[in-house]
Amino acid sequence: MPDIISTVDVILLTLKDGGLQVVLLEREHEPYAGVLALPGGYIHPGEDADAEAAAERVLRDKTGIVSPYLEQLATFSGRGRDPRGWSLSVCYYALVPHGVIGNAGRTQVSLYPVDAVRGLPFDHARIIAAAVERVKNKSSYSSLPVYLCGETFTLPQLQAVYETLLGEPINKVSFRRKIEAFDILEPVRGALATGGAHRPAQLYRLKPRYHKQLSLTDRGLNAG
Amino acid sequence: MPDIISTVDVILLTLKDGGLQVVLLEREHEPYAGVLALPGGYIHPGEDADAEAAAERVLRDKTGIVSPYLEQLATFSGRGRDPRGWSLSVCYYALVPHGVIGNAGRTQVSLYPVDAVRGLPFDHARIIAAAVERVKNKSSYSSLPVYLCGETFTLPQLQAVYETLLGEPINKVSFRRKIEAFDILEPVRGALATGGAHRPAQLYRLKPRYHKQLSLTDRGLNAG
DNA sequence: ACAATAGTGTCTCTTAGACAATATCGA
DNA sequence: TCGATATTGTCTAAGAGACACTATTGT
Repeated sequence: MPDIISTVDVILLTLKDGGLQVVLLEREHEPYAGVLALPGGYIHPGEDADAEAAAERVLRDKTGIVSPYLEQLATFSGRGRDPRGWSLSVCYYALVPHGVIGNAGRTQVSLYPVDAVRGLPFDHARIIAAAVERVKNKSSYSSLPVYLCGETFTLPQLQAVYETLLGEPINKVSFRRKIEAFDILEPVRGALATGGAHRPAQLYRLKPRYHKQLSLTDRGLNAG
Repeated sequence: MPDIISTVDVILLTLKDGGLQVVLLEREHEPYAGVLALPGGYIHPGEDADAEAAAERVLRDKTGIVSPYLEQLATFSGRGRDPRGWSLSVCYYALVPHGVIGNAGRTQVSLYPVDAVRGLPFDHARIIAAAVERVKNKSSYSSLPVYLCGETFTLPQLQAVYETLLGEPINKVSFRRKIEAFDILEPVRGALATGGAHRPAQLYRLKPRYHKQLSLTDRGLNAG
């Protein structure tokens, strides 16, 4: 049996400048050395308990980030996707607030708008598209987008995040009802006064119990 | 780098005797030779274009079935799941009407209620649970269950399928409105007269265009 | 005619969305 | 006080579910 190249890739997404952006790194090794690509690497059976552990390791080693939300996206495989031969990549996506993304070690960690990535090697463009679709879809009926916000945030900020992801405005009253129904947020004493020449908004944070757990709704946040 | 055992497994589900049942086969080879397990096998890089092709091949060779609906479920991997070593299984689930399941070749194709499977090797119990959860969840907002029906079926039959999967009754009027909104069915001339000492029901079939494409709804078929 | 289930009309109640009133800040 | 945005109250409209009526078959 010819060998199968077994890897993991991580689609690390964040929200910046009004849109989803993805972390790409310059590849250190052939093939495509020096080309921007998703953070990825071989699975190390001796080191990784499973593929998810491999993804966590790759993400940590290459970007310095430990994401609270990391979920398996899908596995991409086949003969044509890697010039070295038949390959298989178990892909995971992660969501982080863009503030946590900095440069780690020797690798240059850079963000690129998901709609503007060009010239990616392998099938990384398709993988990113799948991740974006998953995130947008899941945002329509879950609390997933809270992971794109920082530790604390206001409801108008969170609503803006949802609206960016869904690509359409959401009714303010309905949005607040939905978030209230999720029952995953708790107010932080002390309002947000910063930039505004206006009434400050209440700051919220995730209830501790929900730090890694999504809340779902049957009906959708924006039935449009 | 130690080797990674790369396989595919198929969770072939059908509805029978009022519940979901899964196809299990007696394993031909070690480990666990003779034990009931999911149909699965090694990926053959020389033969399979990708993992999905491998799953189709495994399903066809071991059960004789070519399922119109085959979707990647997830990839299960790790050190402990296979006594031979670090293994990785890309899992696919398929839905078929139970009429198409017969014995193929030398292998005994048998159905087992998903809630009553015991003593499965590897992590197959967990894989089946994940597939069942996916199917039930997807049934709540999509037309997925039509693949559990035969070529033609009546709306009351389809509703019964949904009710079995969701585990709760559905309002008849709402159900018909939802199915109508999907716009994926067309009536077949000629009613279903068979057993009934009552008004026969109209037979429907999937519109050809939707033979492999699901229809989704925002609101859920049963908001319960 | 009767029993049984299919199919349809309609009313009600829930809830999403529109609208608008009030609250609270900086300038 | 004015401008701006946050937060809350309330009305309206769309849609889901309840109910019941009509339709069509076998016995």
